[in-house]
Amino acid sequence: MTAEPWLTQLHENGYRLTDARRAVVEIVEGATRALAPVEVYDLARKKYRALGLVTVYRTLEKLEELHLIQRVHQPQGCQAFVSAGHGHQHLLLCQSCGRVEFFDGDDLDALTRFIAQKTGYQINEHWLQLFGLCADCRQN
Amino acid sequence: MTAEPWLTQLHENGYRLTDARRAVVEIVEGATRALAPVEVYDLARKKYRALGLVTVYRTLEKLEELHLIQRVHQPQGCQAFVSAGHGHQHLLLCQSCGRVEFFDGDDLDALTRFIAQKTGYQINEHWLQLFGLCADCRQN
DNA sequence: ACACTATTGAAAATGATTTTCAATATCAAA
DNA sequence: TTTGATATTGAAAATCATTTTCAATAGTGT
Repeated sequence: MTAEPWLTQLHENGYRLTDARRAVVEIVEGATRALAPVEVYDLARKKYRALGLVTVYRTLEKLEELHLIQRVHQPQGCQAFVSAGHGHQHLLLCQSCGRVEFFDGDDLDALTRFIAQKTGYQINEHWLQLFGLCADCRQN
Repeated sequence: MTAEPWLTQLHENGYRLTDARRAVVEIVEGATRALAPVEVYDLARKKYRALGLVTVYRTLEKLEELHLIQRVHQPQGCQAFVSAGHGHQHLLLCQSCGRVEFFDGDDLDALTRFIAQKTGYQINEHWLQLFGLCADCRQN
């Protein structure tokens, strides 16, 4: 849960470690909800004032390419990113505060086999996302 | 599978029936794959030359509001729309030609109960989407 | 046929993202 | 260390998708 591994990953893939990248990584890695580029910009600039929005975009692009983060699709928009889950995982999003949780253990084999047979498709992949209210937000 | 019911719906909801709307409805209603606004514009202009792109946006907005169409989220982007499924349905998308099929019969109750208990969330909704190759595209 | 007003397309405005570019900072090699 | 090749930077401009504004026009009920 620290930024180090991400920085190492970047470095190992031939990217230089800069203050701008460190600031972006720290914010995104530590977030409990999906953040849009501007949000990352606003938060990261508290750590590194000179940061430019363009660099945020460029850094997010690289983190996504290295599968360290993933884009989150929501009814309100699809610009936000969260740190990626490990292995086969899906997202559970709080509709009130935006908090993100990962889960696995979905077994869609029977369903996909059935749909494949019915439609003639060869099914390669699936997206599953749950929406609800987190424990905290249920109180209010 | 004709445009009439959609036009009726529009009319019943107090919207006027215009040539522009008819052209957009005919294209979207008859499509077998999700179309982005510009694609609708290009196709619909073959039926109604004077159509403006702005009107396409405005008409799609109304169709979505009436639940006649729905936005489709894909790895390449989230701008496209398809005619909406009836009741509780999910999408199956061909990764090659973009063809869209609907399916139902997913039973996620056990999963959502399990996740709800594990995370403390109250789960309200889910998004499920399958990706693969349609029968035609499998040949190639 | 009329009158009210919703709808239209064009142009301008907005918002998100990408490209361009000259200045600067990183890092491997000396 | 210092150095030098070059990856990275932020700002400004460009691009792309979408929305707003507005005056002209077309649909609808009477």
